[in-house]
Amino acid sequence: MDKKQSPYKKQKYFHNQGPSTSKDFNSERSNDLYQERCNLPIYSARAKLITEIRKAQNSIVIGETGSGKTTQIPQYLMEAGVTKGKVIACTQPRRVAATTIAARVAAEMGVQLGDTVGYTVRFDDTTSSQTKLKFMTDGMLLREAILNPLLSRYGIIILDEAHERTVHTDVLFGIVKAAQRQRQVDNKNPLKVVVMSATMDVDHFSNYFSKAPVLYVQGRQHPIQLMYASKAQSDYIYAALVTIFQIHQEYPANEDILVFLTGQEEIEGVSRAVTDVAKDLPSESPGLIVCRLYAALPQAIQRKVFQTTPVGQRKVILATNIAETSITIPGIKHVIDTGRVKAKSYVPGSGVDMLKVQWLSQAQAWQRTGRAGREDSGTCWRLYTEDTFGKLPANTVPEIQRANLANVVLQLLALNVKDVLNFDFMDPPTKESLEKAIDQLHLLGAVEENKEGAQLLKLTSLGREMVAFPLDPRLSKVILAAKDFGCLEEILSIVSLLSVDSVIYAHPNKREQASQHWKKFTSSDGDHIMLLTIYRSFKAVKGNKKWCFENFIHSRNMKQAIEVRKQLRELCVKAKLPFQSCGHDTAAIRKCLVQGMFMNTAELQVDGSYLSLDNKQPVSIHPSSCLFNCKPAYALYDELVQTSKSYMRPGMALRSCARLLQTTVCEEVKQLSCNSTAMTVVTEGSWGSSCVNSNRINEDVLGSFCNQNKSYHKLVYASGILFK
DNA sequence: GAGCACTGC
Repeated sequence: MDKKQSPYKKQKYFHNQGPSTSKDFNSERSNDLYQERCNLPIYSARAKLITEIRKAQNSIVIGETGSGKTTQIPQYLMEAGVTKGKVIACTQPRRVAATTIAARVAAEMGVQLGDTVGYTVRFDDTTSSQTKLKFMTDGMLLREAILNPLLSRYGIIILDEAHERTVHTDVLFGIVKAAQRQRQVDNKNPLKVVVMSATMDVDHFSNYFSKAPVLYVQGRQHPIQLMYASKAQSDYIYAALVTIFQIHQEYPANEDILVFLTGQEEIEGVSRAVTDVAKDLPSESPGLIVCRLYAALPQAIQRKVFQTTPVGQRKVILATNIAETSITIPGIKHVIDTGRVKAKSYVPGSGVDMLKVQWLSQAQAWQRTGRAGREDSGTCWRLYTEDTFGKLPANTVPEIQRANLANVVLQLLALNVKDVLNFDFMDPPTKESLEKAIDQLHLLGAVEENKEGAQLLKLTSLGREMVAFPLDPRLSKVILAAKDFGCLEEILSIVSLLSVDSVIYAHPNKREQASQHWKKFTSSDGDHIMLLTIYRSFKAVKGNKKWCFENFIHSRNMKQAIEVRKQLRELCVKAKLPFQSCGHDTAAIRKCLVQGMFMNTAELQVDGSYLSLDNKQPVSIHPSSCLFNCKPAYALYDELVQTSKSYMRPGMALRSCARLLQTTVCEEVKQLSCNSTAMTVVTEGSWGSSCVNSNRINEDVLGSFCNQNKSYHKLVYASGILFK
């Protein structure tokens, strides 16, 4: 491509970056480590930071990722004895960050990991009674708060990477503030809060934490050249391809390229295109090595991005936003930013999760840009105009404003927050989305009115039992219901598989072949039973990797499910639930699943389509479901995902089964002024299977509704969706 | 009739 035709405008800016922390620090001697610590730019600010944090109850620390703030500030505070022997907690949104930072800090301090310094993440806890500095995932601290809302063992809580605004961090904001206040009231030892962030939107954080002082940490600077498209690109994938080859022809071969794309299919497509075009390049041009990077990809293939490129060749990495924060690739000189991201949004009205390609935020664009200057100067190519960039939202909408909040509300109630609607959120979710969550918990029988005041809530005994499980409340309910159906072993397997990423996996061009293999697992009862069959087969071959490979079963996700199951099983032991197996009696399993998922059901219509039972919206069976070619009269699903249609995934066929209805409930139903055929059936008390068929009522669903709490509210809900 | 960004407990 001729340089004069280059569609880019140039700009230059400086990106704050600290030294690389990707070296193998375990092999370094502590002397060198000490020297390295002293060379960090943050070192000169050490005394000032300690003084300021000591003075203030809350502080905000602003500094780029890699400035050294995450590893150094916790150490400074500990060395200075700011907490007087109390534990310092430092939270991270991701497990890898918590574990690697803890290892780094332990090495710098010359202590054994798990001694003075340790980490706590799910499935892995290295802390001991000696631990004074604890790195942990934000979710773990939240779990701990449920057991002890005052977080009494901690003297300082550092909430790191706060700009990422995970649901956990956002809830913790309010929880630590409340703990701080309560400790003051009780005249207990004070709690200090340090919020660390890379954002420049400091006022928002500072105001929320009662005008907390803001401390800036200087990083090291690597210049990054910023290029904007001079005019809007109609096809960002084509634009990305052109840019890859423009760089390939104009820049030295040792400069690797990182391209941000939106998803698996796109990455596979671009990967093929780059390989094809590269074949037609002149023979003297350097070779191109294409690496793909997305979460579903087996780890062995993911690791290819870390292999050193042979001299005279160039590496092109095609990645999703996994490369924005989760995986740091050394040696990137060029970043190509398509400006797009695939993101989930939740519509509380319909309960549908939407997964769609959308524009990113400015903050996200800067995050991508920064990936070009981690070790040296670099270039970022934005495939959109400067004008477009200016119109993008400054920040990504916090996750708490686009997620289903049922679990958040359950946890808040467990934390003794009675007025959930007026909880002190930094950026409150909509009232509608909170009410939808409360409604769902009501239907599950997890919450009830609190007699202390209007709109105040409290957990029922069932709700309190549900809190113990690290699951969506619907799934916790299913586990607790299993004791009534004698199928806890089977339910644990199914729920574990439902709470990890899909365990069936195939490369897009091997799907035909894969679905042939998957046929042996399918069941006319649907995907939940299919999952159980997969679990049993996996156990029968003892998790053999070759078997997984041959059957297109994702062994990493499968292993994770096994770990989840182990954890859930331990929690069931604590809850004294009876471990029973129902063998091959799928009816017990189906009835049990309905106990928690009854609000996610759809009914077959005369024209062959499906309508959801709760708000009558059109839904379809997902093409990946083993029920795709079946037409069960009723279907139950875990979630609705909107792409070209609202799809139910995964699906389960419901059949009418033994009667669950109780006479007492019938009496209450009788009192409702619902004038319909179905109501007549109920009042006559005739629940034969012929009635069920003729009135198109499914006893699985109805029984569950009526077995819930017998409150009027619920019966109205039930009648609204079931009686026609 | 056709499809799954990324975390976390």
